[in-house]
Amino acid sequence: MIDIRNAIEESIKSIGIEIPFLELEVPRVAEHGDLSTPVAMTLARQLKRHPREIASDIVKKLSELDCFDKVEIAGPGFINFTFKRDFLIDQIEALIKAPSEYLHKDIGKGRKIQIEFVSANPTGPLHLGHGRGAAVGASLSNLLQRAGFEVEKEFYINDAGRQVLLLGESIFARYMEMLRKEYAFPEDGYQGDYIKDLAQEILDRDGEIYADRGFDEAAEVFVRFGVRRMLEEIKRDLEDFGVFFDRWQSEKALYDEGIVERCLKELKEREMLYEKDGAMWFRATAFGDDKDRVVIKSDGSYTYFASDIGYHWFKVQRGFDELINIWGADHHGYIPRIKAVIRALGQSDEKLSVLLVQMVNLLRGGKPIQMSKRKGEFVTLREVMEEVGADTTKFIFLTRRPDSHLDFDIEIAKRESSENPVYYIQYAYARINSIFRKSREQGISNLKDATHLNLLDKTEEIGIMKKLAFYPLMFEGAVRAREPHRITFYLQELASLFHSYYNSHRVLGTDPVITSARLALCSAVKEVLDEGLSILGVSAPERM
RNA sequence: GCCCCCUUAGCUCAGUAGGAUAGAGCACAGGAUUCCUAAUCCUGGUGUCAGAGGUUCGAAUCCUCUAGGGGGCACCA
Repeated sequence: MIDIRNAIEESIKSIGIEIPFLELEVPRVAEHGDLSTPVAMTLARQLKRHPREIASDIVKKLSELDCFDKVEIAGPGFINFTFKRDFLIDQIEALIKAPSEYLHKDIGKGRKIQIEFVSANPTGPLHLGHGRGAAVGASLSNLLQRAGFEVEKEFYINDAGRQVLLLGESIFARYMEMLRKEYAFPEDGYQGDYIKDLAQEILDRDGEIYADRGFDEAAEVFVRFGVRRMLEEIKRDLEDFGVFFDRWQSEKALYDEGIVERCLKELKEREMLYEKDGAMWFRATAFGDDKDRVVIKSDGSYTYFASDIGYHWFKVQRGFDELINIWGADHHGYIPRIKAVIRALGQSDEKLSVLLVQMVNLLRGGKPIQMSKRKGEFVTLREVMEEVGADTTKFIFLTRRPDSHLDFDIEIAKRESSENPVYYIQYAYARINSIFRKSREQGISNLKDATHLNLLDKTEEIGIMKKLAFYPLMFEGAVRAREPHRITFYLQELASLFHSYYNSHRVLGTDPVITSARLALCSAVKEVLDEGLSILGVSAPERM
C-alpha cells in the first residue's frame, strides 16, 4: 500500500523543505477534508514566508500524487486532503489481500526491546493494581511486536531479602500456632488466610519436624516453599488473565550466580562505589540523583538497590536496544536512582524508559475498599476476574491513559457489563462472522475476493473505508507514543461505524455483485477488529 | 519541606508532536426489527477544559504561580 505520510513527506522534501516530523490529523469537520496538515504554518516562522505561500508550493507538488481528489489550502494555511475513492478502494484491497502487511509497519527494524512488568513480590496473590500493569505491559508488548520490534517480556521475582523472609516466618508462625506452640507472629507479617493454607500444606507434608528447631533452621524450607507456591499462584492468575511472560528472572539467582557481585566489582573498579560509615555507597549524585545510595549496609548485607543495580547491569549485558520498566506510580521516586545506574553503566539514559502506571482504587457501589497486603485485606485480581470477567477487566484498564488515576468500581463494571464497550466491539466482530456464516449457507464463497469494491459508494461505506485507511496512521502514533490505549478508542469508533452501517444497509440478499463488494468490506473490518482486539489481549468471539 | 501524577459535560473518560466550531460512552427522553444477532441503530444538549498569568499567528495541550485530589521522599522492599 501507499504510505500516506511518506508520500507527503517526500513531496515536501522534494521542494527543498526539511521537516523532522509531519503532523497529520483527521479534521473534526468534514469540510476540512479527510486529512489535514498544519505544516505550512509551522514552517512559516522558520522560512520567514507566508504560510499560505508555502502551502501553495507544497500543494503544487502534491497534486502529482495520485491519491487525492482535492488538495486545498484553507484558513491561515492548513493543507486539506480529500482522498480519491479509488485510493480508498486500493487500500481496502491491500488490506484484504495481505492483512499483516497492511496492519504491521516495520518501525522497530528488529530492535530488541525488553519490557519488564508486573514483577509483584511473591508474598501474596496479585491484586488489581498488578492487573493494570499486566494489561498495559502485555498490550504494549503486542503492539511493539507488530511494529517490528523484537520484544522480550520479563517478570522480575523479588525472591531474596526481607519480604520473602517475612513470608516464610509468617507461615512458620501459623505452623507453630497449629501445633499449639509458642511463636510470636512477626510484626508486619503477612496476615492473609492463604498463609494458613500454606502452613497447613507444610504440616501435612513434613509433619512436626520443624517445631523444635526454631525458625532460623527452618527458614530456608519455609521461604522456599512459600515463594514457590505464591509464584505458582501468580503465574496461574496471569495465565487466566491472558498474560504470558518470556522470562522469569529471579533476584536470588542474581546473587547465586554472582551477577550482583560481578557488577559491583566492576563499579568499584571504576570508582563509582565508595565506603563511608562502614557501608558501601553508589555515587548516584554523579549521575543525576539527589543523593548517594547505600548498596551494602554496614552489617554486610545487600540493599534491595544492590540487586536492582545488578539486574539492570545484567539487562544491559544481554544486549537490548531499549529497556522499558512498567512500574506502579508509588515507585516514581526510584526512577532517578535507576537512571543513574544506567548512566553509570555507560549507557544513554534514554535507553531505559520507565512507564508509570497509576494506582487503582477499588470501589464497590461508590465506596472505597480499604486494602492492605500485610493485613491480608485486599481484593485480588482473580476475584475481580471472576466477578466481572477478564476481557472486561482488561478493557477497563485499556480505555484509560496509564497515568490517570483509576477508580475501578466493581458494581459498575458488573452492572455495565452487558453494555460495556468491550462487548460493543466484540459484537461487531461476531456480527460479521454471523454474516459470513449465513453467506456460506447461501453458497457464497471466496469472501476474500475483493471484487466490485468500486460499487461501494454509500456514505457509511466510504466512512468505513476511510477509517480503515487511517489504521496505519493510528498504529504508528500508538507505537511512537507507546500508548496501546489508542487502539481501544480506534476500535470503538470502527465498531460504531460498522454497527451503523449494518443497521442501514444489508450485506446479503441484495444484488449479488453488491453483496460481494460488501462482504469484502466486512472482511476488511473483521481483519482490523481481530488485529486490534488481539493487541489488547481481548478475545474476538465468533458468535455471542 | 522537596519530588511525581491527576483536575475536560451530571457520572466515567478520550482529545493523536501547539491547529480550524471541544469529543465519546453512561445516565435521561422519544423513536426504529415481516429481512444478515436489538449486546444494535436513529433523534434530542450540556462545557469558566480547576483558577490566574505568560509564550505563540493559534493553548485543553508548552512555561510559571495558586487551589484541590492521589502517591512518594530509609543502611525497608
